[in-house]
Amino acid sequence: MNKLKLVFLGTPKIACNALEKLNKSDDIEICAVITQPDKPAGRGHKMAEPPIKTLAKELGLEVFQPMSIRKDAELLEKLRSYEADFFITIAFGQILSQEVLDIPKIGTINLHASLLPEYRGANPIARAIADGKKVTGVTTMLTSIGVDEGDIVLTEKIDIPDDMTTLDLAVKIANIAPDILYKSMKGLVDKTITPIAQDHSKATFAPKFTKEETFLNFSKPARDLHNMVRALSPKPAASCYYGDTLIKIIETKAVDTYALPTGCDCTNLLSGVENGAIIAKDKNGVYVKTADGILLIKTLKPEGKKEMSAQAWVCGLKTLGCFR
RNA sequence: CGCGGGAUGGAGCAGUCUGGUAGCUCGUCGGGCUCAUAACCCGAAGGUCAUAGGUUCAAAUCCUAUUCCCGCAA
Repeated sequence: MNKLKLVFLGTPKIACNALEKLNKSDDIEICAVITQPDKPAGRGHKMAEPPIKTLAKELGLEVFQPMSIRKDAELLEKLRSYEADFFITIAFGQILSQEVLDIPKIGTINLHASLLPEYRGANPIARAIADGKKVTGVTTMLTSIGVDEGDIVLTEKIDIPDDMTTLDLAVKIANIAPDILYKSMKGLVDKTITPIAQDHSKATFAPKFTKEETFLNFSKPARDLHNMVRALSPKPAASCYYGDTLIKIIETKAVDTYALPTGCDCTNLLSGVENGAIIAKDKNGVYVKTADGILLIKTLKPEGKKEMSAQAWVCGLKTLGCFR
């Protein structure tokens, strides 16, 4: 059979695995890669290129970086000339116009990191973890004008263990991505898959985190705090203050009182102590009182310092204080 | 030249403003106590204070330059 011709649109690291694997596939030809323009980034405002661009150059693929794909008439003409079967988008970062969607012969497939119609939007992975979900997944859909509103082609569920972080989940999704995209394309070509409309009444949205959300509020239950920490791990990481020092909390665990180090009198420790106070420490880290239950902080990162175990950090303290 | 923080025995910190004996919590090693221990007691080892210059009778500390690490903002 003829090779499937496709144009790949994506930007961040999570899309790289899909590009690499699809490129290796014998019956697929990637005509071009579209990604965001280089931007000044990082300390010192050095120019940085999107991870997809770096990979595409290594693979010897043609790369385009339009400021806006909708307004770049020259690029649109170029895209038409490929006569591609599919456009594939993964976290591209620009919204496509109908004019763009009309170009591929069969359609545009978007990979979204949730079980649509749940968690539409820019931040599905971290939101699922922040909400303490036990299951999420990936969805491929036929892109339409509304953001993440297209008809569903395939879905795959992913279990979220209690200690999974956003990074872990992203890696898992990146690993699934090439396979589900390939199956979706094949199914559409063979007509063995009929896309199904989403139940729009059940849609939920996953916006990016606001600055306030990244600060831990110890007046919440330990479970919620743990979910936020792993949702924000490893970047930007959950923040809080210890005295005047900003501290990033990297790794935690919600524990019960019986898990406290031996020798701790829980009743005395917990009465008359404010939320956020360090009530105990051992080799696992520091134990912090919350509104409901105890949060064990295992790894953290003070302002200006490297990531370290909470056990190491507590060595430098004169007395056990309180997080805010 | 975007803004800011940091570098001190193996780990985490104090000391720097106001120059004058290298300090704290832990770890490691040795000894003791104990039925026993991650607990407790006693003791020891381990640092050219990031690098290079300068000022000074004297620099971790003051001045200048350099390197490496990190956060924010985009």
